[in-house]
Amino acid sequence: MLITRASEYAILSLIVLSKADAPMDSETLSRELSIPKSFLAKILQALAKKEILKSFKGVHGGFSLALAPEDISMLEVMSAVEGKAPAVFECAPSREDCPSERANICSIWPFLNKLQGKIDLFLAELTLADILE
Amino acid sequence: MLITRASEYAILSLIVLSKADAPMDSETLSRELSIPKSFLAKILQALAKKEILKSFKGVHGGFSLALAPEDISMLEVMSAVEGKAPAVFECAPSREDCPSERANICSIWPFLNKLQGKIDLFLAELTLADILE
DNA sequence: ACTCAGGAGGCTATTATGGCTTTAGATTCG
DNA sequence: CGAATCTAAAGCCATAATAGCCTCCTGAGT
Repeated sequence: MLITRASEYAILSLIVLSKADAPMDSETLSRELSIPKSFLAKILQALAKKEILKSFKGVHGGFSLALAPEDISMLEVMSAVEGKAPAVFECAPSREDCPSERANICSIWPFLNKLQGKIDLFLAELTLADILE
Repeated sequence: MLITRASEYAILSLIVLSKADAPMDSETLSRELSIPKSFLAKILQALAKKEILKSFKGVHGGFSLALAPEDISMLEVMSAVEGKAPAVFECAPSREDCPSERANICSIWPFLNKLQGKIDLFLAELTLADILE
């Protein structure tokens, strides 16, 4: 899978968190957004691990943005949540690495690479700030 | 789901078909691209149904592009293959239609709408020709 | 010490992916 | 013209990945 529901939830959460002035806990976010609590918790943890969110334990704990909205790109968010970049193609990162079993794909690798590049650029330049403005 | 493997296979197929001068059957495409035959067949059928591909039955049958590459946008391809637009969000198309169960999401609907619009525009302007050039 | 909220793991349900078979339309050949 | 063959079309079934649920553990605040 390429772009999953987890990405959707991550972006929704980031929008809400960007408007909060104190950390919000995952249960509150879950209620606000009607997102399954335990699934959301994992997503928030992934974002915290990549330092897109800060996490706080304890009574008034929760999550808050670790970066300014203009420094949070959709590409980073998706990569963090999905554990890898939101690749459109599972082709190798370089033409040389193209696995032999898919040798015929290699011949069209330049086109895939071009498309992937366009998508990556778009997502990298699209920040949380662009959505909020 | 948002963007699936089916989209990947669809785009791969379109690239190959754009270089063919005669219809290619799904089995050949499947072999060329190392894509599961039956799954690919369904994808090609979906593209044919949306008139992105032309299909031909019989001995020298197969699929070929129904449109010029510059008239095939990634948005159309993804919509055709996934049965719906590659929405990042499952939010309602208009703020008024926002289902009550997700009432709290409605308050951030403008932001989602903005993001969705940006993504749609990007995908609508990205054509097969852009990849091939 | 107690409570609250994040971190981490396992388990189930749902959905996407892939396999297989049958039907229908088109072409070729006898 | 009719039979055989080829390939798309369409369905059902199996498997794999994702989405979602639950429990226990850890660290911070009171």
